[in-house]
Amino acid sequence: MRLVFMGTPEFSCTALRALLDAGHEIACVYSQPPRPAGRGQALRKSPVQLLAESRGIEVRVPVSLKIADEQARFAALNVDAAVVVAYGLLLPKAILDAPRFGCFNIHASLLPRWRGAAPIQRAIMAGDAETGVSIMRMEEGLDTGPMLLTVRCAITSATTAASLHDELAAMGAEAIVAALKTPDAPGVMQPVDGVTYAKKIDKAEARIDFSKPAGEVLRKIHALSPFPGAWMMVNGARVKILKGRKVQSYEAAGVFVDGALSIACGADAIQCLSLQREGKGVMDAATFLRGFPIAAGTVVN
RNA sequence: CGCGGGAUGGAGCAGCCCGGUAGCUCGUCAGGCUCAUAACCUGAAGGUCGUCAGUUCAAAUCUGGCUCCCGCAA
Repeated sequence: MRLVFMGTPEFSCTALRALLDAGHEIACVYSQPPRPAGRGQALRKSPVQLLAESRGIEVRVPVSLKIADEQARFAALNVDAAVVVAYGLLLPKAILDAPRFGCFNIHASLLPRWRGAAPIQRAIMAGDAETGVSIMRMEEGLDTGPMLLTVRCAITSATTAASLHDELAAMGAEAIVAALKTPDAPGVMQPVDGVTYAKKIDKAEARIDFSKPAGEVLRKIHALSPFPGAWMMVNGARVKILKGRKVQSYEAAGVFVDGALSIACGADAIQCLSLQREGKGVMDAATFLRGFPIAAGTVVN
């Protein structure tokens, strides 16, 4: 089919690659415009834009799709369908109605749970036992369209946002290719029960509150790993915890109980397995301790 | 020019301010001990201290350029 692809982050790239591999014609790629980002505040193109350019595909980076001129340019592409994956712009009705078969979306949750911006992180943070991807036909509402396909996967005590992101990206890519084989399928309406919204991750919630029970602390650590990274202040340094596990403890919250990076929480404790000091790289616990020993009894500030 | 940290044997760090024999914790290899809950003992190999230039009798250490990595902020 002749398609338009709309996406921005790395998650979208997996789907774009799969569509190309499946032999679809990508008439044009839409992505968020380059913005000052990263060290030095240089303008950076989105991962999707970089990928598209490397494949010689036309890329458009409008600031908005609300203006008629932009909508006309979109319609002029005369495509069969649009695939939208974490694009980051609202699609007005004029855009949604333009492609012959409409616009399809990959969403990284089992809808209607976790509609919105950060479904991967919120599912882990909430302690969900399973999540997945949903392919839906887009409507004007936020992630409200009828579903064509859902694929499930388990969340374990070792699942991090990074691992789940990669897993769901691959599942979503496969699912969208499958769904496009029957582009005129109507899909099934989302249930009215069980709707939740995954609000954007706020940096302020990345600081670890050890007064919470170990299970909750651990879920937050894994949900924010590796970005933005749950962190604490210890011995004057900012330290991110990327991975951990729950261990038993009766010590006061915030105390290092054993010199092996186990930190007491409101109930029980978490043991750090992977962490990163400011200015340094990510290390496993034993390696980290070699260069930055933390004695038992030390308290998190 | 957004702010800041860093580049030292395979890994993680110290040393740098106050230039002058390269150190620690691990790993590796050899031997010993024998079951020690990150085993222990002895010994060994392994580094032109990121790169280029400058200052100096002498530079890991001081000065300037360059490359790469990372934290913050966006």
